[in-house]
Amino acid sequence: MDSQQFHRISKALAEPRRYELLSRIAKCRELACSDVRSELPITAATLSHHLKELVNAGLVEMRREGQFAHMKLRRKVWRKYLSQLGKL
Amino acid sequence: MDSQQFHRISKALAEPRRYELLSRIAKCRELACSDVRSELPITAATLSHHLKELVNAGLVEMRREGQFAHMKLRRKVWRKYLSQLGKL
DNA sequence: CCTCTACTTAGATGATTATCGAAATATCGA
DNA sequence: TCGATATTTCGATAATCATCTAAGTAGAGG
Repeated sequence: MDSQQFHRISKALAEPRRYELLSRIAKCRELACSDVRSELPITAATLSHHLKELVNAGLVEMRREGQFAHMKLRRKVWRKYLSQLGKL
Repeated sequence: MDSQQFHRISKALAEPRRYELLSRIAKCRELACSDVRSELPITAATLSHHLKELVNAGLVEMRREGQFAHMKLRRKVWRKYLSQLGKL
């Protein structure tokens, strides 16, 4: 993992709402945006913004199915991040 | 570790310079501010600011010895943070 | 005391960013 | 095609924050 991705991930985790989002994604195999919106008080625009950050960081991948966007944690990347942090 | 401390630590890590600082602290048993300043292009004020964040997060402890401030990683806290992250 | 060095605090500034409402885009079902 | 639902993009706003300079505090050594 290069240092740019490492820092992007760190930034992505630093926002509590974004971390909460990631945490929900991690708990399922896949999660749809609309499900998140029905469970959290967040506008679609804000959710979309945070999601983009997670995807840009390489932590999450998206799959479009019809109207829906399904989000999924990239566990391999997550493990790499943890292992990098562990080297501190 | 409560969620407030968890988020403070995440925020502290999200700044590349602060992470670099933490990384240098981690590599020694103890590190003095003045040593950091002689190795990095950073003003005393900025260093002091970042250091405060690390201390507030509970990641670093300081010991004053005469004019010098020595910084030290709190490894127990660090391990707890890693273990919390690992639960994602 | 005085001054030098180490660090902190205050205040200002500029950059980043979280958030929203509104408009745009896309897909689905009638 | 029309309308409803899902998500994204745009533009604006407000909050956060990294950074600096300058001024403040404190210890060490003359």
